[in-house]
Amino acid sequence: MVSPRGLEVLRAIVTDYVSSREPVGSKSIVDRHSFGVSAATIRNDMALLEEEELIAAPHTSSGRIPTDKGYRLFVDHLAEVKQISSTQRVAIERFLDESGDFDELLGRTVRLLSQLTNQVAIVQYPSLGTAKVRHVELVKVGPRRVLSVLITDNGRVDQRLVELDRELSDGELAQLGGSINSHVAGQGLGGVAAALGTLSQNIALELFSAATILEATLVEQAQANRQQRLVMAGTANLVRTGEDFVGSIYPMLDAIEEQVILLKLFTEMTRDGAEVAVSIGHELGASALDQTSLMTTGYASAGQRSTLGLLGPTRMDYSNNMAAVRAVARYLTRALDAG
Amino acid sequence: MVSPRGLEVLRAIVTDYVSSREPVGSKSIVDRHSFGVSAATIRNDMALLEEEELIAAPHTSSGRIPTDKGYRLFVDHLAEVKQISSTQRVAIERFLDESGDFDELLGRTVRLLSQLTNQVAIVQYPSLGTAKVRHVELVKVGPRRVLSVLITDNGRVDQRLVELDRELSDGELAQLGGSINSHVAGQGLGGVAAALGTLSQNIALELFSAATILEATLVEQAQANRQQRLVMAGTANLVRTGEDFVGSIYPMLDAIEEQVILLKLFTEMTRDGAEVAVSIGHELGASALDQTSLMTTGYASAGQRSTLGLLGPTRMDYSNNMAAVRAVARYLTRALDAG
DNA sequence: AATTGGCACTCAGAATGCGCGAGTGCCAAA
DNA sequence: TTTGGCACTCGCGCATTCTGAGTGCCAATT
Repeated sequence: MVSPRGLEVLRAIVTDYVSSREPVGSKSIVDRHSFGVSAATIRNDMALLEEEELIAAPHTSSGRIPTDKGYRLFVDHLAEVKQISSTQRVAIERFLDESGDFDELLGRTVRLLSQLTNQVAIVQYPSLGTAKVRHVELVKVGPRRVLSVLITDNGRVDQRLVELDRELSDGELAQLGGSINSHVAGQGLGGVAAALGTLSQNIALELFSAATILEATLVEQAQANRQQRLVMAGTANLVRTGEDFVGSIYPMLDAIEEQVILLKLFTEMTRDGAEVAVSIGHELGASALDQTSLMTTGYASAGQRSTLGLLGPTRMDYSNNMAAVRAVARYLTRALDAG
Repeated sequence: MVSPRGLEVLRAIVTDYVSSREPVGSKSIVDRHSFGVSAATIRNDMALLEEEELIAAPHTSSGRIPTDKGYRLFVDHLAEVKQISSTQRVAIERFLDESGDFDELLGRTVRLLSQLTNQVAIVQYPSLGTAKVRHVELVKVGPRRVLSVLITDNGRVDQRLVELDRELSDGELAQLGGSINSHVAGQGLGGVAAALGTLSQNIALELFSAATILEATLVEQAQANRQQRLVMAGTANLVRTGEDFVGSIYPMLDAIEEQVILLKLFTEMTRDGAEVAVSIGHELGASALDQTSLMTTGYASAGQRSTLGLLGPTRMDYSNNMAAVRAVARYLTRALDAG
């Protein structure tokens, strides 16, 4: 069993390794931390830790580095819960206070988080979820092209280009738009298909085919809530901070660019309450991301819960990053969600 | 003066260097290209080229590499105008044919371009420009919060959160929305401020303060057309392709992430007609991007002209990349612009 | 039983030295 | 103008050595 001092040694190893990027040995521990014991004693403790697979040696007779399991223990029991620094707080407030489009706000947020942490920051768009249709606007953008803009009552907007089979006059389009709105406004997104079912019967014959095409589009838009979207920033930070990943970092970069793995992980990660969830290294279950950790927490936008977080090397500053993630999520929620 | 054969030698140096990443010497030129002359002759030509500062030697007695000036000459006079390959064409068509939200389409486009070229791809959002207001929708997302969604007649959507000074009932909000729409619908974005000027006089007193706040927001939204937005993809490719940049690549990555430099360059670069514009190395005038080239061309979305392009090391495959940029811009225009 | 100093051993990484070969520049001859 | 010849340069890869931080183990001490 690992002694209390053993745990302190683990904490020292994690923090020192995170800041120095170099395997840490018994000597440097007694130097930098005031344990009241000798290096030999620390060595004994380290032998224990190694037996428990909490630390490992990159090569024989060199310092030790934490294993994923070691980081896990650190995060769960040893990391102190930090507050963000005042400079960080100022940065957050200044960033979010600027006015701008909703999309832009999320974009700014993700860049903010990546700058605060020097990691890859990720924000998931709120899903349309259980929202109701608020309004549908049909905008003519070409002879036979119409843009269908769907607005939900929690403020999400989905816009989509539709190609009709023939040109509609402005009057016809307005008429069609009116009919559609009267059918779908107030409907839940799931009910759009059904609500539109009766549309084609109540419509002038010459609008029939156009109505059919638009129907299909709207159903698609209403359904698109499932498919999630991510905004990312600071991919470059992974290159910077991860200067000493073993092996090539390209698989990592590819996996990130792909988004699909991240989406899966994002939705899988338990985010109970306001807590920050952390998955470390192989825990992610994605071989390309073996040497990274993912950290997520929830935020709310007009009642819809969504997720944001960051990705970085397993050797990251968990305490500070968790604080930053939590703070950004809170501020973002405050900016977006009904007080 | 540089002889015709000298120019052919330059072409050979550029293409060989681009593909091999290694300084190219007189010997390897006669090996790989069937000039009917000996290595010594090529050497004489190379001496000329070096005098003209079209090529340079990384260190004494090593092969030569093209200078920025050499690339410039190559791009202007020597690069063959390629067509994209059929596999690329298929990729483009498949990518763009999928349905999806407008934002998503741009996102897919930029990822497509980065995959086709292995460079950093950049797409500029179409500005709201000279559009007219089509519709304004006010969505209540919290007790005192309202989302103001502005739709233009060329299909751009700007959404923005507003904090009111008191809660409005659904009825009041609808009434206010109706008034606003009747005032601004059909107005050019520049005219929104003026059109709203008369609003406050025609409104119930208890809505006055809310109306004032919303007015300010709408004017801001209408004005936001100036401020441009970029979507990027494939930042990681810069790391990959630029494995041998001299010096650190971090300044480059920072400059890209900042966006501000890119925005400036994007708007500055002349994009006459359907041509692809190229700026090489120091021509960009941004020291952080000294070792990169930027390539842009225009595309159209519902009549609005905008720009897309890519950024990569000066040592890039200009012919293929120009072909890809041109092709993607065309397909995107076809997908977005009124036929 | 826990802690400590001593000691032999290991091994990665820096430093050094060496040889190879691609490439140049120049010159005299064709 | 082109060509072959030739001496010279110099970066790169490779092998070698050296050094020092760090380990593991043990016997002595508390």
